Amino acid sequence: MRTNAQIAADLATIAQLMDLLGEDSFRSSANARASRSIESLTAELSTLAGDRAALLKIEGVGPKIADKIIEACTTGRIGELEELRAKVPPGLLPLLNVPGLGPKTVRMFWQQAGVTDLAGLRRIIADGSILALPRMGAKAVEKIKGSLALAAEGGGRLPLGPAAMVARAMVERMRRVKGVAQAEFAGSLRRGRDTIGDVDILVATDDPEAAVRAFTSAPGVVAVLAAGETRSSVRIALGGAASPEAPSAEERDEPAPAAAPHDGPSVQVDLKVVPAESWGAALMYFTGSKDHNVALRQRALDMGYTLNEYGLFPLTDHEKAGGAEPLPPHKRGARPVAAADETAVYKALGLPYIPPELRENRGELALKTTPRLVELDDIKAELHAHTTASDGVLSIEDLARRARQRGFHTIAVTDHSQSSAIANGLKPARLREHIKAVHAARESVKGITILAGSEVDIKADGSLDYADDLLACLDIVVASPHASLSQDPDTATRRLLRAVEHPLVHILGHPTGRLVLKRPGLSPDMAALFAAAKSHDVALEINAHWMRLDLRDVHVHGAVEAGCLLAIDCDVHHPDDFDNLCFGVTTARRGWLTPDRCINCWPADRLHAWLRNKRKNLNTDRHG
DNA sequence: GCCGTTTTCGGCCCGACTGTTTTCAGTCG
Repeated sequence: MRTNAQIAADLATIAQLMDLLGEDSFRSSANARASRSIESLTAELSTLAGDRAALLKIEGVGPKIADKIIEACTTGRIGELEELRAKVPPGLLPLLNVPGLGPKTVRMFWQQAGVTDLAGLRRIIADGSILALPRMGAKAVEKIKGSLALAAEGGGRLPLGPAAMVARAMVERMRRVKGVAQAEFAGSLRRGRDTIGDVDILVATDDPEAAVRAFTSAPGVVAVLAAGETRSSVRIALGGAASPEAPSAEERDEPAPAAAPHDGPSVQVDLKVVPAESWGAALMYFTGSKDHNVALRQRALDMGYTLNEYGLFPLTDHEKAGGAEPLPPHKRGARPVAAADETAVYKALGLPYIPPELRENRGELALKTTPRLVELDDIKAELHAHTTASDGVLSIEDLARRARQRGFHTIAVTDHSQSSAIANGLKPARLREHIKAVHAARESVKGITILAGSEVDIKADGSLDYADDLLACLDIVVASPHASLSQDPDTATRRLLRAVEHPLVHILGHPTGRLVLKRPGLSPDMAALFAAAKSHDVALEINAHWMRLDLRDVHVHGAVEAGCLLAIDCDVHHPDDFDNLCFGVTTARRGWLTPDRCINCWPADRLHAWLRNKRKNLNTDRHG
């Protein structure tokens, strides 16, 4: 059996190999598009493989690709992929990940210089023979050398949290530049993806030069990659990154820091400068995603318009007849139908405002009204938090006060259970004492409900880490997997189902145990898990820490479609962890979660009644 | 290789920037 992620990767590789072989680019991009479509699919392909009609309903999947999916699910391999692999040196594919190198250039290196891997590329750079190749001048080679150094230090994608830090600092900085009317971050960061390739900053100004100058001289900039009138790119060091208060090189009257020595990790930040009247169209354009934008532009064409980052423009009669204008509309003085704000552009396209998190071409263009998704201010309870009793840094009282400051009506104290020795998990006797301490804290901290709970380990076989009589003493039970996170899917499914079916469990905590970019975690049968969670009235957690974001967006969407309840929790260990809530909310929104299905949004009485209700059912069962 | 309120065949989104070029190809988002 192959997972969705594996099949998506297979199709993406097919597309890359086709590119390297110089095959029809439309066939290649069809494979790439199907790959992206499958990545964001909520249903498991392995369960659809017997239903060809269902596969054909997937966006971008036609007869040929459906057959490849069926082949992958039934045999575990795709013949076409293996045939393509046989034609291309395996070491060539990583060259495509070097920034600035695309399929045409890599193919040229291969065909004309015999380069078959990264070492080969380094070799022709070292001996200078690269300079004899087409379009390879001194500057181009210097750029490639820089990109190779970057690739060596692992300049890949970045988790959402650190990327957001860099972006917020840069937005603050740009807002203080003279002439700047508006500044926001856009791109995948605004859509709230769990990882970020680069940070996109959009600025509206009547003084583009000043904006670009402030941008390229910002603190933390270690390289200027491009500096045009409307677009610029830099790399910014992570860690000591762009604090808006720090003086820039320009302000310090020092030389530009382009040559500043820097070896640590960095992130690419792109600046786009537009006039204020184009703000909305530009924000839409640079928020993406690619597939959302392509669909929007196609929709515009169908309606007799053309859409670009400067606005939505009517097609000329010449264009409607299939001709092309010599200049794009904004350069020949055409008046846009809509441009200044996003809502107006969507409206002119016959659409409601689409929240950024939904702009993935996952069905949002069929919406008739803007859905009321979960918002940060809707969250009124934190149901997963640790104290000094296990591995947190706050006392019960401090935790409760911090939660009350945030405007929450409820905080759950859920320290680790005994198996989590490394996290100072509580033995049963300590938990009984801890429950008493929670009860005592209720007397000293008023104005918030403090629940006595536990984050109880789900052991490898699905059993829980405390006996039922102890769990029954708790107000709330969050059951989470912490160890044995490399189990095969079938074992993991049985394990998590057993936990969900346990009558004393309220919330399934970070269900897969994944760590963003670090650990894939469990791959259970999500459809089975959602069905069980719904029928046993267990909420599935969206762990808000940017290193977890577990459940992830597409799984949240699947859970929402299955009718499940969800919890958004910060897994608080440190007071700053409350600030991660925004990432959990954004992930929830990407899964189309509405407040009525998120237990943290419920009023206190409804939430508390729901928590008690599970205990009531238990008593009925026992006496019945 | 997919897709259809102009198309079941013939299309396939749009613009900026760079470097190596005398008018454009390649890459990126």
